[in-house]
Amino acid sequence: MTPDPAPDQPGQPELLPGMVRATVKQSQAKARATRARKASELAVAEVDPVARVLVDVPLAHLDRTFDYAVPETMAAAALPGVRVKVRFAGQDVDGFVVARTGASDHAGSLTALRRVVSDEPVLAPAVAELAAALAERYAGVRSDVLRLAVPPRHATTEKQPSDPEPATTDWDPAEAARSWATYEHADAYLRHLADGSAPRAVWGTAPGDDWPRLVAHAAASAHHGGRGALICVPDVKDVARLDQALTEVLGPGHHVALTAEVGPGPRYRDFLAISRGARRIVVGTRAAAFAPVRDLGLVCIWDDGDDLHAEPRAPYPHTRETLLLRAELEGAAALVGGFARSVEGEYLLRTGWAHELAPPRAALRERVTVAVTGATDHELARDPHAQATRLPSEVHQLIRDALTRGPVLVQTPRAGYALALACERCRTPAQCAHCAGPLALTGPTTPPACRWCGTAVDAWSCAECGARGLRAPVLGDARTAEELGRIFAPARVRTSSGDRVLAVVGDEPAIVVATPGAEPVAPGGYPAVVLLDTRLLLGRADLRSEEEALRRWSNAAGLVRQGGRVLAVGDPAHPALQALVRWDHSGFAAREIAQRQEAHLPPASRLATITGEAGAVDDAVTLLAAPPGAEVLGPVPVGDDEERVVVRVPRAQGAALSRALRELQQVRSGRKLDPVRIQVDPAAI
DNA sequence: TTAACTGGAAAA
DNA sequence: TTTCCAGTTAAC
Repeated sequence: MTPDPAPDQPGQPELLPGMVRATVKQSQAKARATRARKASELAVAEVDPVARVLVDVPLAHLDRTFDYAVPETMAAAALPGVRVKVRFAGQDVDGFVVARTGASDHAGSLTALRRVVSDEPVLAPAVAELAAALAERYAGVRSDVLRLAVPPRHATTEKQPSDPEPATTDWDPAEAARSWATYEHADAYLRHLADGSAPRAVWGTAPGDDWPRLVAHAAASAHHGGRGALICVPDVKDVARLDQALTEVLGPGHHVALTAEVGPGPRYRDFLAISRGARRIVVGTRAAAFAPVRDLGLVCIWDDGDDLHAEPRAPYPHTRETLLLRAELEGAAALVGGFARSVEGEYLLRTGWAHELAPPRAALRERVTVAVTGATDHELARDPHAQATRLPSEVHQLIRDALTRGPVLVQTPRAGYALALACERCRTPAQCAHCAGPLALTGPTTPPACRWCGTAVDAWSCAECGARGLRAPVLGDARTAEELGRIFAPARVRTSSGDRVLAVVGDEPAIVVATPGAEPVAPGGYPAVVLLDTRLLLGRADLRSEEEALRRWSNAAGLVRQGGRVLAVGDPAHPALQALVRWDHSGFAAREIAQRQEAHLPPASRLATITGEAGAVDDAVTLLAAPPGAEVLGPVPVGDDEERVVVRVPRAQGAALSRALRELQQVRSGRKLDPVRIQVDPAAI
């Protein structure tokens, strides 16, 4: 049907160019009207004619669903989870259908969906729910979370069917029980995984354990009970280990290993295999935490203290939070494993959210011996000339002896950490008297200042020993490999660090020098592990430096073979090294928690940062309806003409703070005020 | 992107 | 007071 010609416009200019312009405008308007009429005349779906759509816009105040009319032609395809194109404020934007309903509560008339991009339901309801919960928790928007969760479409790949999962596995429950035999309540835990319940455990892994195999058995138990499993590990090296372990335990074709940078096609293929239910066990790095595993029965995170688990893109979710939230939302079991223990992990036990899986003391003592050698910091302070040798004679003996039996791992810290200031005499990290933040040098001429609240330090004195001098810890030389090669010639020396990381070394004798995090695995385990320069790892400018140091030592120590020895060179009196020797990660984390409670630091408090242009940050703070008991620290200048404030509240107010920050973002985005970046629980400040 | 709305200025 | 226009706002 053609509409009647538009009637004369009143007050139209009589000039010719004007008329031409008007005619063009009229015909454009006519075309638009025709299109609109066609759209509105298209029959609307008979059942559930309304689609709730989550549009892909990054604005906080538009982070809700919008209703669209479903044309009859799209009625079958526009199901929850599919990608659609919709007209939104005059623009074509992408979106996901999250629900179909019979009626809308929108007062005006509904625009029709423009297009169903494909009928593949890529946004699982559980993931949509997860996105909402994470946006709430991290004061962000769902569209940001969904960008992390749903990979871009790859049409060619979508046309291929996914390979079906083999009907049977090679899994042997008896072998699973044997692998986990060291852990007291593991049999019950595995049984619950298989019977469909949701046991939660924080697992203190014994050194020398082949942890990927144990994790694979846990995943297999859930799989055996008809459920899926999702395992997140810090890096690709660990993904490869689990990939192999899962293949060994279950046989091929039951799992997917998601590795970063495989290209859009393979990435989408793996995603679809999971989303379609053709693979039910998933292992990967942090991006895998969003994998739409069907009937999720188990989430597992390995080494949750590793900062690779912190997502660097908005809203900056942490893999541990994402996975544990999923466990709650989807009724799945949880397994938080590692040689070390994060304070957050310990908190899960303290609050009763999870139970502990740990080897009995006696079993640990049988397995490995851990020792420390070196002068105490106290002795060094009294007599600075009594330089502790980097390689005391105990180390020489241990290496010489162990080289007769296999490879020796030598961990040596890497240069280039941001260094915090410490007491000149007793080396206690220097804290701000005002907020307990770390002190650091901000420039070559400026006095030391707090990295959190910006307070400059004029008259500092050490809380431990009263000394007034500050020092930046000095880095040792990086010639460890040559040095050891000379001493232990003709032993082979291999190095693994930086961009030349070895994944594995053979079981033949060799000295393997590695920086923290780059330690290769020896298939039979190392008969000896040596940790050098432990003082340097303790001097990082980080609130978590001790926890982090212990984690790095423990990950190296974990590679020891059963019956092997671990020797650290450092101050035997240092609590972190004492925890290593006693393999008491729970006790250390508990002590850290107590200290941080006193200083109002996480996890006893919840921190958030607001970063942006100075003016914007200032009025964001004014606008913020922070919960009672909130402290605002700063602002401190960061980077080029930006500043940052830290807001902290007692842990019980954490959810209230998140809510207030999210509302702040909604108000600011609604009023088009200058944006500020908000990070809840930032990985580092 | 764009229709609908706003407020201010010019015309009456 | 009415009309017009430019700039702003919400967004189904």
